Amino acid sequence: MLDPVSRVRRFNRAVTSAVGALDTSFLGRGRPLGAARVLNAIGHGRSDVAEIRDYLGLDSGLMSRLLRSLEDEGLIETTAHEDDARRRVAKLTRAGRREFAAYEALSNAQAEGFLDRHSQAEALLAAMDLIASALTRDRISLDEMDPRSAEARYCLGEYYAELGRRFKQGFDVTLSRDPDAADMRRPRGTFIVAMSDTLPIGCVGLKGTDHGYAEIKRLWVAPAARGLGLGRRLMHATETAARELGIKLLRLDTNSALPEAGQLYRRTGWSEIPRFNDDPYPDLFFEKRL
Amino acid sequence: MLDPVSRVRRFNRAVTSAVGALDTSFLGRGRPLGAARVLNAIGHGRSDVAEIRDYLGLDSGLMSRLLRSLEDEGLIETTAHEDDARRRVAKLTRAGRREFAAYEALSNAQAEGFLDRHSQAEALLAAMDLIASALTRDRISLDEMDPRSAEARYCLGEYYAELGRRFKQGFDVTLSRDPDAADMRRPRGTFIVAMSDTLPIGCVGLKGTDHGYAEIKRLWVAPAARGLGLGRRLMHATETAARELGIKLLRLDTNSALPEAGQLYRRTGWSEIPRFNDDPYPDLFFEKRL
DNA sequence: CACGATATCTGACTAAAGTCAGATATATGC
DNA sequence: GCATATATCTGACTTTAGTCAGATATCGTG
Repeated sequence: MLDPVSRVRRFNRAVTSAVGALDTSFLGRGRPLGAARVLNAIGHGRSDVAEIRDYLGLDSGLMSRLLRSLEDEGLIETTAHEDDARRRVAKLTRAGRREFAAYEALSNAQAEGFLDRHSQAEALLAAMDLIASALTRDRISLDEMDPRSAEARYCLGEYYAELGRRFKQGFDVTLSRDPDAADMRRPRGTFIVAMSDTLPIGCVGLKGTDHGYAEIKRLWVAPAARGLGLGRRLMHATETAARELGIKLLRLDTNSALPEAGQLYRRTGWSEIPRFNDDPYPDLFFEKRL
Repeated sequence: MLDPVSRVRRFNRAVTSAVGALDTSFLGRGRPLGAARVLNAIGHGRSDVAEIRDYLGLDSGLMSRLLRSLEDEGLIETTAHEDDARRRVAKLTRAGRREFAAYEALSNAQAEGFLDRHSQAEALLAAMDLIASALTRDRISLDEMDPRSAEARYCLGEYYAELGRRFKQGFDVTLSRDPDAADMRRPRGTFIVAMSDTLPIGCVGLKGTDHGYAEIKRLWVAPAARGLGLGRRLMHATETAARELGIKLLRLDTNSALPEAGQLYRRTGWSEIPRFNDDPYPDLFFEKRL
């Protein structure tokens, strides 16, 4: 009853019935689940028919019929793709937006109901994040983004908060050499966010300089996503981007209060070098030749 | 993207696709899911046809046909219930047990595969326990059990381990007044285990004495099940059992290093009294008149 | 502009799940 | 013993999901 496998299977059972309950509440809107799923995919911004079909794993014949039934209900309109008239693009009509909102309300109510009934919602959410990240590890995408985007700023906020907790003296970003956003955009550098579904769960910045090297900054992995090898993936993607940009030498600084970071750098071909800047926080410095 | 509801919904999506993958692997055995589910319910010890139907939420006509198809495959046998010939009882044949074992192997392999791919399996399991307990809170049953049963001994082991962590001086059960199992069995007392699915997640003992009162001992709630009001439910069930046994006065001892316990007792009608035993661990004593 | 590739649609099908109205056998209370 | 309730079964149905083989329109390339 207590071995790991039984615990996973208990979790599976619990979750299967919860998922089934949500499906049942969706059926309450008088539409088969297949059609509801397509409507929701469109509502969530997937407009390209091929993309929806791929996302939901549907046969093209079935997909076609589901679209037709939503069209007959007056919930969607389809038009030819503007660049390629073979492809179709679906979008919600006014009635479709209303219906989509009703599904959203059902989903939200289910989620809220679940949270409301628990006195330790934060612990529950952390557990959910952890499991969701683990289950979707193969679908984590690394996307280059503007360092000023909402996703990037969220990651940076979490990163600073974590440094504040882990550094004995705390962390005040205004005392650190905060990189200029322009230095972390192409062509000088880049900024990469790891996205799991719609949630940012990690980031890294490549900051161009005028000193013959670029710096890696702001490597962060959300607590819920640790143990998935994401730090390594982010570093690898940054090095690839640096090569594309013609960068030959990378440097970075870190702090010995973050031992897992130092370990990652040592294991992936970085060598320790003397201090190369006067930032007050780091006490360890590395470089890697590409 | 970061509000609690979105996080729950992200979890739902992640889990839905994982559950779907397990269903697909079940289909690999060449039997529709409905029949597979009935076979598995029987394999897991549900023999009464009405009980299976209720558990799986099936229509009686559909249930009957699914049973017939499993019978035609030679996997189950049905007989009349011995007390009521209207009811039927299903059990696995030898071939049925083999087939059930194959499904079990698929489930186990899926669970193992999931755990193997993660470097922090223990954190993942703790998160799964937490969520499973939260999702099944309405299905937590309180069962009177022998204090020597495997379930009870598991709970007690966890309870002692937790005291060891939380008491500054540690906890050695041999130094404490370990109640005799016979005192926690009817008619002198009882022992109640809270079961969530097949996992024991809490316990409490009612220990009969010859001093005109009974004692409540070993109240424990698994970390993953805290915040669900289970402590209160266990206490309530014990008081009910005590009344049935004709007990008029209850006492208990606890330690101020367990503040949530003291709080629970104060909030549920217990009053603090002077020390009434010489156990070295407790420093707080309560009683309640029934 | 011909040709093969691609995206979608249509028709014709099957399998699975679920519904519903009786039929049958047995149990329970008066 | 009889009326009523209960558990299961059977037959006749519908809906949903999914499959597959073309048909049709459009695209990209030489």
